[in-house]
Amino acid sequence: MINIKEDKKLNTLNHSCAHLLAQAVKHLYPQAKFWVGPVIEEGFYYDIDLGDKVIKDEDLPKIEKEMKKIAKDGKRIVRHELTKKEALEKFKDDEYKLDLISRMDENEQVISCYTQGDFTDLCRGPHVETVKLLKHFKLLKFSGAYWKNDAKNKMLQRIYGVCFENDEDLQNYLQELEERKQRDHRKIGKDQELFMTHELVGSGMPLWLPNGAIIRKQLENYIYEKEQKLGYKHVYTPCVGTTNLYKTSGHWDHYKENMFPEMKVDDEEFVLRPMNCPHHMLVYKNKLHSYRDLPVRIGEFATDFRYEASGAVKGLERVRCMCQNDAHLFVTPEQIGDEFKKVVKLILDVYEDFGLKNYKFRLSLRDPSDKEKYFDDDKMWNEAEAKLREVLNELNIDYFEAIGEAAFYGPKLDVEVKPAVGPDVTLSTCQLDFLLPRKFELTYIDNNGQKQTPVVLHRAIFGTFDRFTAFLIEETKGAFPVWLSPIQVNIIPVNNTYHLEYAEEIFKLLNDKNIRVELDSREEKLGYKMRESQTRKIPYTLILGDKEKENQEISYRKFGSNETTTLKIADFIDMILNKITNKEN
RNA sequence: GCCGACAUAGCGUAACUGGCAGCGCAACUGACUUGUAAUCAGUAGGUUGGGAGUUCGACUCUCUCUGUCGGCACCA
Repeated sequence: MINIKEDKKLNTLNHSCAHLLAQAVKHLYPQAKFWVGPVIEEGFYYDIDLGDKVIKDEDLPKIEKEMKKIAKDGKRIVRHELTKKEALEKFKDDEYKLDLISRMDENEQVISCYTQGDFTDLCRGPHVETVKLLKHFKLLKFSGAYWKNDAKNKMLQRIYGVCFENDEDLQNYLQELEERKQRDHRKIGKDQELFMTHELVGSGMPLWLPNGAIIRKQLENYIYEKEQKLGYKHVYTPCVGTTNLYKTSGHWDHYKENMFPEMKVDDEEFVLRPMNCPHHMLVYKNKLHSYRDLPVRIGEFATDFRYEASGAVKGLERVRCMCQNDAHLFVTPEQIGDEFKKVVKLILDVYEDFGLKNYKFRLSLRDPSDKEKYFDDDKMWNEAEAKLREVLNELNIDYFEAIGEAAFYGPKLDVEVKPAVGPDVTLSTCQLDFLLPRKFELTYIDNNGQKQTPVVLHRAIFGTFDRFTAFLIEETKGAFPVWLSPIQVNIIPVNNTYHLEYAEEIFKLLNDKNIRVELDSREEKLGYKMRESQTRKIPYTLILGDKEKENQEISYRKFGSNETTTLKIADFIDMILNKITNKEN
């Protein structure tokens, strides 16, 4: 999908279209005051204060119509430069523009505004020459948006739109938006019976159906095996903890409002756990550790509950009940680098297996001025952050830094993956933590017989199975690689009377090899069953008739292909088992 | 949580300004016995998301709750 913000020509065009939108809105709603109207990847928007008026569905066509009318008049777009004093005077009745102008520095930037007909807006430009060029646009959606992105501020009306040079480009773009909906994991999840929700269970509480459960189980087995080889020990711990557990960890102060409220049982207070660190700290503490034991690696596929804002809940992507592919690595300070490297290598290894190529590493650092979120220990933070940089440099990994994105207990490395469509998603994370081991008074005995405090790495490769599955569904459009596919092989006998017995034989052979196979013995036409097999995106569809039966062969059609291949049954089994092992398509 | 919209059979949808809830797919029954993307005919399936209200009469109007969608804010 084209990035409009990055395309110089389209950027200017869309920016001018935002002004056209503002002008039209001003015509229809004279009370309108304008905040900002930037170009974004998908087009443009304008944030507008309409007083008591809120935009409704029926308003967009009216505004569009007015925009067309203005564009047809074909006024030129004229630039004026002015001093800060002049600007403050010109916009003296507009608190939004005054806010913008007052923060401008004349010495650093030229203050300019653009006029088209009866409308003038403060803007640094550039713009197209005349509104006449703004022909092929569409207003896409609208919503409320907080002024200056702050929920404490007034909510303005935001209108989104997009503009192109010709109608064909616009139609193609709208078509692409339509196709995006087709790969939405919520739609595919419903079509393929991967997961469901029910209002009686609650918002953000997905139920994994048999097909989805198979995919998840494969992911679990896959990562479990990887972690086993790296010396991780998996545990099972409860989904609840006492509030005291989270008071000890410090989470209570930081995230209380994002947790499900406490339950009183007898004289104790419990909460559904929002993360597993405290439980794992206690697992570590269960016995005395020698420096020789470290690193201790405790893993768990752990279900957590977070009270996500109702407006944030989305399919499997943003849920209130999730399962983390979690682990805590307890190391000596000297081991941080090596252990961190192993995690990064594991991430790269897994991404390779899933064919992920478009991702970037983000080093999430604290904001030193935010004393409320981050505990106050400059030395510790500086050391931790320096350590992560060092490791990344040693591994020769490209990364960018993000201030204020660290966890309250330490800096972290996040991996942002660029999906086929839509904004980047954070999948993997590895976090360095000097704080929780102290809070839980964790120790190990060093080679001098002295008690020392270990350092903890928190890490999740898949992040949560929920979000990762949502991501996979959208990447594959529901056509999963064989090893993940809920049904791997679908058998269609040409004729139930003559071929069913042979089909059952083949079914048994495959089933015995743990291949997920179905036999479609319904009294339907071959074409009908083939169509369904294809729409279900089953990787291999076998057709068994006279020819196959005679030669002890199978004929298969691969999903997405029109070709039929005929093979000896043993060769087919070898091939598919190979693909499953090698995670090939 | 905030702004706006939406909720009709398992799924996808229709029903004008308030006046008999319809269609397609799927399901079920029967016929057809079939070689690679939909065989034909029939049957059944609905407190129109829950609750309250207005009205002679509510899928339709009002209020409220729940859920969903598009954004905003949030995301340990």
